Amino acid sequence: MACENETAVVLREAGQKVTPQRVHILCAIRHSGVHITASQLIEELRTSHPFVDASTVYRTLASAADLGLVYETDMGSGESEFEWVGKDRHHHLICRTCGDVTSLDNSYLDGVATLLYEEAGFQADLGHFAIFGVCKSCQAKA
Amino acid sequence: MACENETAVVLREAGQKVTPQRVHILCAIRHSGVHITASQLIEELRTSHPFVDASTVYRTLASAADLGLVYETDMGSGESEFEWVGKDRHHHLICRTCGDVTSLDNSYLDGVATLLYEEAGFQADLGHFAIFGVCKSCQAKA
DNA sequence: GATGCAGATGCAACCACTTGCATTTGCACC
DNA sequence: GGTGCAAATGCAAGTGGTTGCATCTGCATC
Repeated sequence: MACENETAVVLREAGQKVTPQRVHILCAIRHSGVHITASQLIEELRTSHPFVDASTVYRTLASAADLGLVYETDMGSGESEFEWVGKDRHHHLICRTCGDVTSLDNSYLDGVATLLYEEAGFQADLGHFAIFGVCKSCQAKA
Repeated sequence: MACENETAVVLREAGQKVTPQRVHILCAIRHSGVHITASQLIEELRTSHPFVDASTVYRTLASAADLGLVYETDMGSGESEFEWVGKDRHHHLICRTCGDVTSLDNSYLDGVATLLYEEAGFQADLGHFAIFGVCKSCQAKA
């Protein structure tokens, strides 16, 4: 699979050892649509690669998040969701009422990041953000 | 203690039963500086009111957060931190390198909330926000 | 191809938190 | 001051995630 070779290259460039477990875990994230929770990932790996331990999955996800290969977002459900870092940086609007998640272009928060850097010297990591609130249709219902 | 009477009134107005456990838990949050983790709270209650169960603490915190009496913030350490909702709405800048937490005035994100409402119809709940990044002094060290 | 070693893995124990359920209790109503 | 009931509590068992440690393995070097 081309994806696996590609993932191996990404890992090696990041200074990580290329193990079958890591390649499988990262490929699973890349192939699994936009978001995936850690437990969904473990469930999926259980069928395709039953020899991968849960702790390995969590450790791999944590190191991949540190390296900027994946985003880790707390969606408010208590479970973190993971997403492969693509070209497009974006944010999420999460409705507290219906749980719906919509994507949001990066431009909204660029100004905030600049302001924070200028005024507080704080280099904000606004690459991927979860904003909670109430969506349009739920407001209409209320 | 005046605080306890006041807390009882807040609870009753919110439609909650006023139990000694709830009053103790909420008073402990009010008295314990800015942030407190659930486990610190349980530890503190263990000495002052040893009859309060951990599950009661978590349930009380969850319902208080729902009612808007306290803020619950994931500080990235895996443990949620709780804070009594005062007059001043503010945000937190959390340094990924040294773990330092600084407060940030609400004004920075007001514009974003307005923009989101006008363009996406999304009523963002930006009352209390955790922004991750790298602080000034850690940038200087790097 | 053999060797050494840092880093990765698997296992099991552990911690933070949640949930189901029987019991208790605040409080509204009489 | 009783009584009834919904809501809160305590207990215990369960779940999701983390950590310590012994073992294993990718990979650089010879």
